Amino acid sequence: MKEYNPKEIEDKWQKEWEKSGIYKIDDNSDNPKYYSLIEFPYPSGDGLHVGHPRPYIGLDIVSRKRRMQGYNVLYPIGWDAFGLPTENYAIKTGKNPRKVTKENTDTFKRQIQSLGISFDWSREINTTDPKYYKWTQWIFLKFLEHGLAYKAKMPINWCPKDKIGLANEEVVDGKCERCGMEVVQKEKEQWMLAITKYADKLLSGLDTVDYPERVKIQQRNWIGKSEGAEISFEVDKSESLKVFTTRPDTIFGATFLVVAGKVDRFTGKYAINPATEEKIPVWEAEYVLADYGTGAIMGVPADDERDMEFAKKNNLPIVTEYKKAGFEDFGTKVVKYKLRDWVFSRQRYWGEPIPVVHCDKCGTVPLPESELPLLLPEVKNYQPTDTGESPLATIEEWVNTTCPTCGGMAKRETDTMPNWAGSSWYFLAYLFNKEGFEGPVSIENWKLQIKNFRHFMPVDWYNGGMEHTVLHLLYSRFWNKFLFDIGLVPASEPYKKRTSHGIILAEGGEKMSKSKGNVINPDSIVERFGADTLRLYEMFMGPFEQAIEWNESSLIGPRRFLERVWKLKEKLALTKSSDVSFGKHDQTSLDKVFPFATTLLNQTIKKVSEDIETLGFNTAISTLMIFANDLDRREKVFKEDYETLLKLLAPFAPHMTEEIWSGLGHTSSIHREQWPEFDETKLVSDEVIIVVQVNGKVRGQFSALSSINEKDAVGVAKNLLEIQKWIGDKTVQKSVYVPAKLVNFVTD
RNA sequence: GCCGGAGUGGCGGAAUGGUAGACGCGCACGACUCAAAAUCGUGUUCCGAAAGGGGUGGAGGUUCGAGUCCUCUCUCCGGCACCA
Repeated sequence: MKEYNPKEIEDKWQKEWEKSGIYKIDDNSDNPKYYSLIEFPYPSGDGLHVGHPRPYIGLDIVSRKRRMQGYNVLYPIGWDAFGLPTENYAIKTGKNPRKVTKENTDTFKRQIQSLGISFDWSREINTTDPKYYKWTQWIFLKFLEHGLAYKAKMPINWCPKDKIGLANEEVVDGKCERCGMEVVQKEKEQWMLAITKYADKLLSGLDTVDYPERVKIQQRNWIGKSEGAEISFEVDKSESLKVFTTRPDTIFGATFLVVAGKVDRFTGKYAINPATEEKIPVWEAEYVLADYGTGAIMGVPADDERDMEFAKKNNLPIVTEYKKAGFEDFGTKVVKYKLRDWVFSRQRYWGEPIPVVHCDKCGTVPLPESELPLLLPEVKNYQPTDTGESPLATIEEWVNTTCPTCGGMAKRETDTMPNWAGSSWYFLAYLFNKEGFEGPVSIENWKLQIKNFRHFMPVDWYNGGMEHTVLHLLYSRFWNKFLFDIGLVPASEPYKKRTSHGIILAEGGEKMSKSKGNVINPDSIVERFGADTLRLYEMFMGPFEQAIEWNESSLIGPRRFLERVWKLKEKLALTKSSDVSFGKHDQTSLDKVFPFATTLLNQTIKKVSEDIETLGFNTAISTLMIFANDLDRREKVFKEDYETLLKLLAPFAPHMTEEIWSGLGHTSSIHREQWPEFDETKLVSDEVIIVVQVNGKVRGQFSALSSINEKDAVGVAKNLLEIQKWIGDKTVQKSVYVPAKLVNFVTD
């Protein structure tokens, strides 16, 4: 018989699947939809490492199971391709980032495709494609139109040596990531998105979605809502100083006020405490933050550790027992958030150009829809300019333009969008039909897509990294909620369910990185073991949500398992309905001949089905191993049992199961078979082992019918020799019976 | 400091309050082989020759029975961090 040769099988079926298009979504299907989503990758120059596919494989298993359950499944992928590493590489080498991106995505695509993940490649998107980013620009214009995009002077991170503005990600411990120079703050006009206007909606929406609790907590903390009161303190009878406090009830204990370092107008003056009507001093200190609340607080040393410390240090009065005030006795109820508006511009080349012009006469003017996409022009030098402006600022023929409103001279905005922009709506981009996506940017065209949105949104299951909890996940919820409010998407929350995968660490527990030289490339694993083994190993190595070390020597286990399933073909002899050796048996009587086998089959179907839903891929696989081992121990294997094993294994090892399936004479794909169902009545076998304890310690066991009643079970247990020995001449005070499982005798 | 999560064999890890260590790796022995690899079989928590006893970071508690529930505590990982 033919040996298991993964390379041959995998190549063959990947081509076959592509040809038949079995993973494509069916736009005309009446079946219920299922939208599975993974965070689309950033195609870095380092290529794929074994950590990348973990989430893809996880949701691939879910998606494949859903197809077998009859769902019309959309499982798409694309490229989040704008970003700094590509730009830095372009600066260093002078290579065109567009070209670099193309090379990188080609590599990533080849690598991902070699793993047999059931992505619908016909829906592939790329955020750097003008056909894509024209819509990103259009959504920005919508924000502008609704007053949620605005310009403000903001400090940016500035490296005085490299003379460039740095993204937050490029600042490590307050120093420039490249040269190690101390980063300074420089004031610059920035585009902002008013995410704070959505703080309450982003918060309350969390109650309606199925996210891990820790994700919800992190988002809540990040939004940082606190309810308190603003209280005005009269200063010099002419002016008043407003403070924010969550404890207005402690105002009788306020013995001083503190303003943030930069708000020094009141420093050294006195204010009147409206509760005590006493004069209290106004101090200035760094522990009060200028950009939170009102930038001023009332000092209540008895109630706040920091106030206490400050009071002691500066010999300020401390009042310990004071009267409690009502919440609004002296102030007004207000709500404050830690969340800040989103700094939305970058002084960088490799991003979406912000589609506005600056006209001396008309001010900031948005480009009309008809001028989208505003293409990113070719430049010779990708290095940011001396003034900290984007390299786009040096291209005069691009910068100088005419105002769309008055036709006069105008200059283009030269800042670009952050790389969070394209990923804030990509789950919608997958739903566009091709004509719409490539067609004109207009509200009419978008509205033609809404029926697709209505059909597929929200995303049913979204898996991604914990590191994106307060960035991408929050940003994309914000964009979706905005689009929902202006009637352009049907669901207020984009993702119904969110899960997170743990990262795969290098052997030794460090993160995999090119600089450490510890990256494992999946190509070499696929070459040596096959994609099915890699898939199985990544799911089997440990709990999906937990970070875990790569361990090369453990790969052989899943491979052996696949070999074993492969060889089981040889034992295939009978179908349960055949009358060759058992005469005219129906299935029921065969179940009587093989009661344990029937129980195990049903338990396996149940456990694997349930584990896939709860990310318990590791235990699902061990259950399949137990079942396969059991079949292997039998003289003959029934076709029904074997085919059930293959179907349950198909989402995990799609190539090998497809090969065996077709070898068994089936002409259609196993991945379109119906997912096995279990018989609730056959989960417990008729015969069971009952454990007997004396005082909680296991001392014996016996086998019995599972229907045995308490009286009989206790009776049998008590008469066991080893139990007699342990009870001896002690009195049994009490016996505990757990049906069909355990008897425990309690003695004096 | 605050908020999450986790501590179980040589290793990765299983266990609706009911036989702790499933499944896999590794290791040992055996079969096959001239031999090796592969494969198959048996064994593998610790102490002990055995009988038996101990054992899920530590200390208590609840319970007939605790890895699981409660109290205290130690360590590690992740997030936020002077947010009034």
